[in-house]
Amino acid sequence: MSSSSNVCFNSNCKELVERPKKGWRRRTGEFADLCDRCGSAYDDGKFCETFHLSSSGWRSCESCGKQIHCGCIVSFHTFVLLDAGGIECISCARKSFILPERIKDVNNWNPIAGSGPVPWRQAPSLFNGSAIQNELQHKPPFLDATGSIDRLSLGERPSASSSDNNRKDSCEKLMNGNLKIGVPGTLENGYAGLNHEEPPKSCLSGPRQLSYANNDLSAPSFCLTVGSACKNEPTDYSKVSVSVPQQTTLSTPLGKQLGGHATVDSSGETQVRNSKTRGDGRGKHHLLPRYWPRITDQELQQLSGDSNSVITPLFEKMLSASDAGKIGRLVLPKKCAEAYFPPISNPEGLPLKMQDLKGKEWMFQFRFWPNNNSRMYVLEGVTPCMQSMQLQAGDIVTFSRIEPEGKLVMGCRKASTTVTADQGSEACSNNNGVATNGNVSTKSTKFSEEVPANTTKKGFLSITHVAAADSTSADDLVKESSGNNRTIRCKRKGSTLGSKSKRLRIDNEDLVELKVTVVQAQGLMRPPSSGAPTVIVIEGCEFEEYVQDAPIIGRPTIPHMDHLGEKIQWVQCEDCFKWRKVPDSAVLPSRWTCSDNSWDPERSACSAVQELTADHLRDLLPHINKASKKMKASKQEMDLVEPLDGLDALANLAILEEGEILPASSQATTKHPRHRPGCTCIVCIQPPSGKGPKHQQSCDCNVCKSVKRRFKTLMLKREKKLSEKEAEAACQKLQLQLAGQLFDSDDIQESIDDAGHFSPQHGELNNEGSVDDPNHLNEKKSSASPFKGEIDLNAKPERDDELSPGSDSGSMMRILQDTAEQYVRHCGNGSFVSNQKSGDGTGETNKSE
DNA sequence: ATGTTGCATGGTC
DNA sequence: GGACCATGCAACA
Repeated sequence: MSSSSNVCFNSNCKELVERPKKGWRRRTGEFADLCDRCGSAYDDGKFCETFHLSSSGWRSCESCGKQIHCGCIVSFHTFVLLDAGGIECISCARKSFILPERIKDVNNWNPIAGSGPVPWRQAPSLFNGSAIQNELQHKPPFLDATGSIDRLSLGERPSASSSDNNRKDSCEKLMNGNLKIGVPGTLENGYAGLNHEEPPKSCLSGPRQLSYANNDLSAPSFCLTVGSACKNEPTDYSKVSVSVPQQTTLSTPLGKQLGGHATVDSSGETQVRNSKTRGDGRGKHHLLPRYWPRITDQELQQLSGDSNSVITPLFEKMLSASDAGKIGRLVLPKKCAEAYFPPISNPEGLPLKMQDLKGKEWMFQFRFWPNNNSRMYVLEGVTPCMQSMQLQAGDIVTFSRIEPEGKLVMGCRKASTTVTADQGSEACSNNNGVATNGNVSTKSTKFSEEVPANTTKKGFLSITHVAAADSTSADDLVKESSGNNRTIRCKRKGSTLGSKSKRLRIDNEDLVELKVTVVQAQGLMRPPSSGAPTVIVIEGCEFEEYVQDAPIIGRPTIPHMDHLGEKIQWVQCEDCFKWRKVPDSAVLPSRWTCSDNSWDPERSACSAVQELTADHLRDLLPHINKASKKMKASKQEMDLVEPLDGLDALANLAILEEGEILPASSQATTKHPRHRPGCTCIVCIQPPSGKGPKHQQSCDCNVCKSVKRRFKTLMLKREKKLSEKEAEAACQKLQLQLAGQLFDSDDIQESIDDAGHFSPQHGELNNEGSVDDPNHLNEKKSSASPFKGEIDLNAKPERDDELSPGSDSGSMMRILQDTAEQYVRHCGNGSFVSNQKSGDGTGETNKSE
């Protein structure tokens, strides 16, 4: 019945077959009939290698590197999906699976979380329906510990011999390893948890029957079931399995989240569960990954003690500030509450009697509030418990259930303060002594800033559903995980603690560090020989744009022109700090010393006298210092960034007004040390001192375009910031007031002309200082209109409405004026930046020229 | 004045 | 754009 025809099922073969060999299991449940050759290839595990080598879908085993055709039904049983991504061939998976050491490996294996390379698949009966099978072919193999695996379900070849035994052995080991986890259950109807009225039908029965299930290709996971309390074996399997036509795994509520399209079948357990159907959509609970339980085997052992209890991890939640606060309300994830907690129709909910592992009992009130046409579930009265367990924001509470007692167990996992972002899973292991997964550690990392240091603690509370003395059925265990996903998620969640709406917020310090890093990196960049970069100011930092060739990373040098008119570079020895002259074409390593000066043997030692005179140095060094000073300024006061970037742009504007592109010269490059003679960037093209033709407002040269474009960006950014700070109104008001004080931009031009060359670095001026300058104010008052300038920087089509002459544009012109004036006072002064940092705003010191 | 309760709000996914 | 949920907050005890 495998194949109605006598043609080899291999589409690449189509050879007539008299005695077909059984190949892989088709979606119909039948086997592919293969000719001898194809059948042999299949038996040898070389079918895909033989016929599909050019097809897509090949991946490498993360462990052994073996190539596996993952995108093919033929090979689909030969690999497993790893939680951390990637795949592992079945051989490696078997090796890594079940070994206690591996299981306890914090980083790689969390039996519950399913982070391990365990293949998993539907229960045998799952294949009773073709619809399911259709799905199965896309799933990784199922590993069943019972040994009575439906080979077909596994896609195993009929001839396979040892694999089953191996699995059986593995599962036996697993079982002996005290891993007793409940059966993932009910997930489909949404009420996987406390269904005390229902018999434990969800349990997979059979002696020591384990099933590993994974329902998502992207996030494999598995569930372990101990059948001690279950009596409906295949039947239950069937029920469970069939209930999810499109997913191999049905069991776990999490499974659905993992991407399952599971639809609940009316049969079996699902049906039973549905008898308790709630009208609030319990049938659709796709638990978010952050709620997936991450209980380790040690935790499980601790929970189950010496008994043979089955632990069914349900979900976990990181405590928010509200949860851990004095209010005593623990907000429960809606889906979790509806899935695992008893159904409640009354907002007053139900009482939950809680007791810890030592027998101490607590009473919670499980209830909900109407919220946006939905419900918000909470556990009330948790404060005493929280305090007892010393839980605080950032800690994780895990809800599990112990069978057959039917207790709900609330464990806790303290956030570790010893974790760093790089330490991830290691910290996790510290937490519990068992590997959790990276995500937890990530959380810990985040929390380390907000949560006081705590030693790793762990506690458990068991919760008994008072109103349901029956206890829940020994059903569902669900274990899911997706490492990466989880990690990211937790990071986000971590940032939510303590304050509202701060998720994803990057700490200011981090921003600074990032900036500095970029600046530092920028300092190492040198223009490629083929072209010069343009300079863009972002957030107060200069960035060089390399349009053509990539910049060269190397030691910063100062391009210059020697007395012979040849291009050279000045580079400072890292040891003696003496400056040495090297050829312009020299590309220096980031660390360069005199000994590396192969171009000038006489000065190839630190003992050699420096060729540069003090005067020369004075000309060169200030520009270098600016970078480091700017970095320090950024660190010290991020708030300066905002005005700075605007001023930078204005500086560019000033340059723009200064003159047309000028021939490159050594002088130009000295204004921007990282640039070479000939550089045509907006910095280097500026004239040294107000010389050169002036740009008209209508000028459309590249420089003007660039400046306008940048200024537009600046304005947009500035506008956004202003609005965010809710100071826009005030600013506009101020601008209006000052508009009348603005002086003619011709004055600016005049000032710039007097000022001489203008470097973008000077854009770091603090305009406030200018405002404070009495002289400056006087000058401003002399102006009549802010729009007499040569270039209307506010001519932004998309913002014409916002930046009318009377509003922000006037402000920007004022800033321009301030900047220009500041520069007039400080032009040629290498300490300009430091003046800015000082914040005195006067900017009147250190006039050296 | 303080704590509790129930709901509303708004950020995030 | 809807759902979720962390938090705020007013009403109440």
